[in-house]
Amino acid sequence: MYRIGELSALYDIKADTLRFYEKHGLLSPSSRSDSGYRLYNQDDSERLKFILRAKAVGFSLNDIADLLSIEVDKSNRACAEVKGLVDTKLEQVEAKLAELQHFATSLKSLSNTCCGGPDSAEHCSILEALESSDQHIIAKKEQHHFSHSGHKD
Amino acid sequence: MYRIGELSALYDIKADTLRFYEKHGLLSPSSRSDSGYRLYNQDDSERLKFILRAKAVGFSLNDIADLLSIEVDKSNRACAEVKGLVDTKLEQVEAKLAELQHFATSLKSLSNTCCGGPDSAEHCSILEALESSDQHIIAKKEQHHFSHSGHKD
DNA sequence: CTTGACCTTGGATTAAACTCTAAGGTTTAT
DNA sequence: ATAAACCTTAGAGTTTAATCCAAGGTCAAG
Repeated sequence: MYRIGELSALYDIKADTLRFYEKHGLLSPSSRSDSGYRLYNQDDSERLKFILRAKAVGFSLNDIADLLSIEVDKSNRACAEVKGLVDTKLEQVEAKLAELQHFATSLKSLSNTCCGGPDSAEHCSILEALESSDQHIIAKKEQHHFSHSGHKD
Repeated sequence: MYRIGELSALYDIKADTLRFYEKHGLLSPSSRSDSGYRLYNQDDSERLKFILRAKAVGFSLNDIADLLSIEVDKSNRACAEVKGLVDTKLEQVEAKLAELQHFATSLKSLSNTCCGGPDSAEHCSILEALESSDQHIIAKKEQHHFSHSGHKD
C-alpha cells in the first residue's frame, strides 16, 4: 500500500497530479485510511504506469480513459463493442509506430553520416535525413548488386 | 508555392496554426508575395510534415524546435554537439518505440482473446493484457519446447 | 467597381493538463 | 504536547498549443 506521496515519488510526478487523475476518473485509490488518506495498491500502481506510458507516446487523457474503460465495465459491455474500441486504438498505435520507426531510422542515419562519416557536415539535417532515408535503402541495395534476397525491416 | 490557406488545407490544420508555428520559430514561409502573403515551398511543406509527425508521437513543440535547430545552424554548430542532440532524441524515440510495441502487442492479444477466444470475457482488460503479455510469450515458448532459437521481435 | 473570399496584424479566449494556494486535519519524533 | 512533515478540500493560477476575433488590406469574378 502506497500513500499519495509515496506513489507520486515512485513515478516522479506530483501528488497533485494523482488527485487530478482521480478527479478525472483515470485512477482512484483502492482504499482510504481511517483518517481519509488515499491508499494505492499494486494494481493502482500498474494502472498509473499504464497511464504514464500512454501519455508518453502521445495519447491524451481522454484517449487513455477510453482505453481504461475497457477494463472498468468488463462484463457489462458487448465483446464486439470492446473489440471495436481496441482495434481503433490499435490502428492509432500502429500509425504512431510507423512514424516513430521512420523517425528512428532518420535519426540513426543522421547520427552516422554526421560525425565520422565522409560527407560529415554536408547534410546535417533531420529533414534531409528523413527525405533521403528511403532512397538510402535503395542506394544501399544497388551497392551490392549480386544479392536480391527479400529485404526485412 | 502554397499560400497559407492551401498549405493548411493540405494538412488539415488551421491557417492560424501555421501563423502560430511561425511566431514560435518552427516554420517560416520561404518567401512572401508583393502584398505580403506567406508563400510556402515544397521544403516548407516537408518541414511541416515533420512537425506534425513529431507532435503525433508525443514530442512537444519545444522538443521539435530542438530537432529542427539541427538543420537551421548546420555548419555553425560543432558536429559532436549535433550528434549529442540527435542521440538524446534517438534515445527518446527508441523508448517511445519500446512502449508502443508493448502497447501494440497487448492490444493485439486483447483483441484476439476477447472476441472469439475461448476465455472471451474473462480478461477483457488492457491492464491484464499488458501484464500477461510477457508471460504469454513465455507460455508460447513452452508450448513448442524443442526449439530454442534466438527470438526476434 | 464592388462583393466575397481570401489575406494581414495583434490581442483575447479556449482547452487540456497540470500546479499552486489557502485553510485546516493527522502522524511521527522529541 | 507540540513542531515538522505529512495529509485533506475547493478553487485559483500556469503552461502549452492552439483558436478566435476585430479591423483592415488584396484579389478574381460579374
